[in-house]
Amino acid sequence: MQNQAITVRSTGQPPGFGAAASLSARRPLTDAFALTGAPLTVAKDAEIFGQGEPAEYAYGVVSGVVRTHKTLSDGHRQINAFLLPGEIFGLDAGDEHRFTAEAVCDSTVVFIKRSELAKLAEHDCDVANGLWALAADELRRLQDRTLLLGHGSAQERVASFLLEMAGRTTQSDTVVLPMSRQDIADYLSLTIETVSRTLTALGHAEVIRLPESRTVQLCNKAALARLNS
Amino acid sequence: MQNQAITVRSTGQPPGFGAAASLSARRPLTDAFALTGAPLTVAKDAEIFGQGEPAEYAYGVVSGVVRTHKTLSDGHRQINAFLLPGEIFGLDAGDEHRFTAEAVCDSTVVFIKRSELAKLAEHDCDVANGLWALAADELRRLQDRTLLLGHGSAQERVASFLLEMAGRTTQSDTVVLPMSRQDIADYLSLTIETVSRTLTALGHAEVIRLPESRTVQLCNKAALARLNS
DNA sequence: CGGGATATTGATTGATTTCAATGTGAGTGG
DNA sequence: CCACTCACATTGAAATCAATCAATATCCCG
Repeated sequence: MQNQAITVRSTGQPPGFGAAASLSARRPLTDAFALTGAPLTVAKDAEIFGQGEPAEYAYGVVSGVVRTHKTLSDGHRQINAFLLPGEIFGLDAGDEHRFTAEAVCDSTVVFIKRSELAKLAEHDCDVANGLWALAADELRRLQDRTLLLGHGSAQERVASFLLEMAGRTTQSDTVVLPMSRQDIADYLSLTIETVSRTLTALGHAEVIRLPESRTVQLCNKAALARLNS
Repeated sequence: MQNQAITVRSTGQPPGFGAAASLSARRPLTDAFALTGAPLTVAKDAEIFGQGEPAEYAYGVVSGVVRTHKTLSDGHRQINAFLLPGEIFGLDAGDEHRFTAEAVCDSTVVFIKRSELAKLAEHDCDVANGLWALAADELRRLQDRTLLLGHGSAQERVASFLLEMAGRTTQSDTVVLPMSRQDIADYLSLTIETVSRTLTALGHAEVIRLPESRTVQLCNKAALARLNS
């Protein structure tokens, strides 16, 4: 568990010019994180960094799951992303973190000083290109998310979420969701009630099964995908 | 009009480590675009590149306004961004463009081969860091947009849009919108009717005035800003 | 002075939120 | 081991906001 290598996962295409080039471009980041000391253990719901704090470190998930979120002035909470093992967070930031990061469940993370990474990037083009590639990946993810939150019924959002989680966590058709309904709701910009209702509706339609509230069996991925369109 | 310098505008903080460093980091991109030949003239509503086409070039707006959008399978259109003079587009892409780019009004753009930019970035850290900074800016813009489209009433969306456009185009309180109501609607994920109704409602509330349908006077920016929260 | 695109306004419908109550499951202490 | 409790989740009824359907108005241009 400890000191497991951080592998940067790409959700899509590299920002430019061919996958091979970009994959190798990301390696130096992996190496940078490997230089880190002992992983940090974070208890469920504990904060890793807070919105507005000076952004000193970037992090990589080793085990567990991390969520980044913003809390709006009206009390609403918007979750920006769920980070799984191998994924990096805290890199998008100015001088201050724009999000709060918390552990969804007991987790371990590694970290690296952002100033060191920046210094590296000044002289090492591979690192700089890796950072670009990472930002571009995130950009694409967010563009898709924008579509989903813009035009996207509750069903489409939930279906998309299930497929996303399935694609990221398992090869089988059974997903164990590490996060609460509230987390899902805040990620999809829905209410907890709507998420719950939608899941039961999908169960009714025999598209999914819910053996336990956090265990989802995708019986009909094709139908789920069709809900996205 | 022709060969006007492309200045990369930052909407927010640089991706890391201080504004000064990043501003200078972006200069090489400016230079790269300056190497370009004669600007391309694009008529209103003409396509600059299409979703799915090989992404050979990146572009900078010299004059006019450009919109990038996706058309969904259900016929809906989602506008991703409006690009004003000095801004760059077409850089976020894999091998294929993820969006269609069109001129909102008669415009001129300059362009540069992406492969050349990539080659430059391989050896010139300043260019690579500039590309990172650009992606990070875009990332922040999109994160804010995600919030808006997630939780955000029609009023909040329209108010936010007016403030955004005002901030980008004018020093005064009068904004001349270059795009149609349909464009605004597709940008904010609303219907044209809702945009229209919301504008008239804001007029009623004496927060804005509408001398002409595309000319908006922001009488009460504070109230508009409060609608965002 | 048409004529077509663009924009506004009105009436109705529908999906999601909100408010409210009930159900379920895991952990604790008697 | 069972009852209790608290957090989490589901279900129901009503309210709300934006979408839809439909008509009218305005502007620009030939």
